[in-house]
Amino acid sequence: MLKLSKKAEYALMAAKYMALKNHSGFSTAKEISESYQIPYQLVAKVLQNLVKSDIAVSAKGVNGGFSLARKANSISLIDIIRAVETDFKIVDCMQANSSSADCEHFDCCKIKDPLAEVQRKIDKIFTETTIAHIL
Amino acid sequence: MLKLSKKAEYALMAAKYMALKNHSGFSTAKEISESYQIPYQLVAKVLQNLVKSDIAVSAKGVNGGFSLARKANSISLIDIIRAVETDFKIVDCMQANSSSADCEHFDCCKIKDPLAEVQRKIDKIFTETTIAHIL
DNA sequence: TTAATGTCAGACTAAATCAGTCCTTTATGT
DNA sequence: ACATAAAGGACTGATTTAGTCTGACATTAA
Repeated sequence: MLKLSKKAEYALMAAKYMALKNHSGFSTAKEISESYQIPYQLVAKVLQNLVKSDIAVSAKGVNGGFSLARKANSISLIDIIRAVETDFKIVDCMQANSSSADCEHFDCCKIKDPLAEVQRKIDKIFTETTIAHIL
Repeated sequence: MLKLSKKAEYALMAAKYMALKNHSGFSTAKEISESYQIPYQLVAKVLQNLVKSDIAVSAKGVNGGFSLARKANSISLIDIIRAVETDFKIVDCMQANSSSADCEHFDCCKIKDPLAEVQRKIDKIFTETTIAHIL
């Protein structure tokens, strides 16, 4: 279906929220969850993913929260999506951890190479679009 | 995960198969299934979808089978994908049958418009790539 | 006219994935 | 000490996907 997961969607929204209040300290997961009507636990998890990927930084305790680690225009959509989704490939045999030999259709289908080109173009779109574009 | 379904993958493979033997009559579902090691019933269903969308034509009975309805270079990947998948949108609120009002985040998220631009670019890629490109 | 071939189509099942919740732990400022 | 907030693992229910089963119906060759 070629659809982004809710996690990716929420991650983009959270990133947008943080970008908008970038200079006024931390945003808490609760704050984002309430502002955008996203389930708290889910946005919290997504924010943790962003931290792990060095897209956001976090601070625990009172007055803690999350904040973007970089400027909005240096964070691409693909950074965000890769932080929360396990893979980002239109067909399985293009996964990083699968060699050509893994694909049971390898000899016959030969659909891989042309689709790799399509994949490359899609990646390009998500790489060139940054958080700044969605503000 | 932004992945194409198996149905879409099989549809592309089937279309490729038919394109390759375009001038030598019909290809049966069985023939394609065996050549490409795809479950027979599944490829049969996919071929039916292609017929419904006027991408392929079928003939019943002995010596029957399937054949592309048009030239390979006039069939785009998006034609094929739309024939077998129910939707082709990266986020739900961009579905054809959902108005802005349907999206519960409408007032706050405002992520829709920039993503619509991304969607448009993706559609363009799949529209411009034809079966002829994957031969 | 009948047997073989092949499409058409819907109902169904099993497995995988996704969205969301719950609960406990760890860290921090007051 | 206590309130606050992130970190993170385990779990559940719903949805989607892949694939199967079954039974029609249509066409053609013999």
